[in-house]
Amino acid sequence: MSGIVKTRHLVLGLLAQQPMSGYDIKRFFKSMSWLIGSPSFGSLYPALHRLLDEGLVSMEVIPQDDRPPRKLYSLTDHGRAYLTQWVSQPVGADLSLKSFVMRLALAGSLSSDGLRDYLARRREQVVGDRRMLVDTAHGLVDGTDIGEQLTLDYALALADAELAWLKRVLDAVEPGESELAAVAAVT
Amino acid sequence: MSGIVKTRHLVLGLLAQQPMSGYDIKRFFKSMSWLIGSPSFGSLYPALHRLLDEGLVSMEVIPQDDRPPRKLYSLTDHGRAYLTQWVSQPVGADLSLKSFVMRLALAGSLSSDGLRDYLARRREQVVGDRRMLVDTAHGLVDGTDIGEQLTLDYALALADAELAWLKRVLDAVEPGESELAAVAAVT
DNA sequence: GCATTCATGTAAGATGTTACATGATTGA
DNA sequence: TCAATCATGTAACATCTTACATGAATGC
Repeated sequence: MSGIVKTRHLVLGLLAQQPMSGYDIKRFFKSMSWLIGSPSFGSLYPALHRLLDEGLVSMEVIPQDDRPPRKLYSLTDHGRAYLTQWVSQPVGADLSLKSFVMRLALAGSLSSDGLRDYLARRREQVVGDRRMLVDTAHGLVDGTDIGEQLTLDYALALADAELAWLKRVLDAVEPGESELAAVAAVT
Repeated sequence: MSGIVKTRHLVLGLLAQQPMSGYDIKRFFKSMSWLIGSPSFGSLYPALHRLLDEGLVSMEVIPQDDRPPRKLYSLTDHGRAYLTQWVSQPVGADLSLKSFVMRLALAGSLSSDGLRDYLARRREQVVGDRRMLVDTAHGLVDGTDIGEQLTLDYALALADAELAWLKRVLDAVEPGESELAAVAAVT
């Protein structure tokens, strides 16, 4: 009832950055679909309707000449309060890649300490599970299934890449309250 | 109705390698939970019951002295046929990391060509979405949200790592019908 | 001419989580 | 003594997918 990220929270996080339509939100998810998958319209639109009912977002219809009218959703004050309160509360123990990324996208609503804790927790998780993977790999005999081998190998490769990334970002964030701008080596 | 991997298929894939209990299956998922998440017992046990009803698996109760008795599930001939038929049919267009890994674990039931196609398709997906990520990153102005920056950076890092892995494995698989054993550099 | 993009939505059905229950054993 | 591991399960509830519907514009 605390750490698990549902779609609604990420939707709120996106709207916290700028007003968007359901279609815009879907586009964002699509760009991330290979990583975390993308919810269908059949779950996205009802989710927005519910957020409207709960007063966490407001909606404005924008007519367009060529195209169908858009429904632009914005975060209300209530929604903003809800989001900051939610994002600042502790994260559950098990943190899958998907929930990690979804909450990472909400880092803007997080304190410097909060972000550092969050990344450190994810690192612990990956380090622990990486160890388990290596143990499993050592236990493998010759005749082991090719699928199992490939999966282990893939998981190890991604784990290493993620640990390298976490180290890089944590090093950039660690030095006191200094700028996070060092991360901006995105391009 | 074709490419999407549901839990049941991966369960069948695990049982294809060796008979397991529900608890064993959960243990496997747990070891992969940071990557693809893990289903709860509340969905795992009912799934096994349903597979039993459908005749795709058989069950044997193994009493134990210390611990509660285990229910060992094995793939039936019917189940094996179902699995090979399912795994050999074409993969849908959108392939998230989770569904990719789940199907990768089933590579043992796949032909050499099938595996190559599968990896190549995933590569296309990642290449395409990586390009989208770079485009998005270029469009970012200075004041962009830290969450968005971090997420993009993270996604790029993982995409690169995955592409490197795919290249390595595809190079090992490509040379005609030669051995896949080259992948066994797992340890 | 046909598929795709834009843009929204509903309803049925599948699937999932959460929270409970049981109960012995082992390690801190 | 308390928490965790082993090992199974059910019931209520939440959520998500699939498949449908609408309809105009743009690119091949």
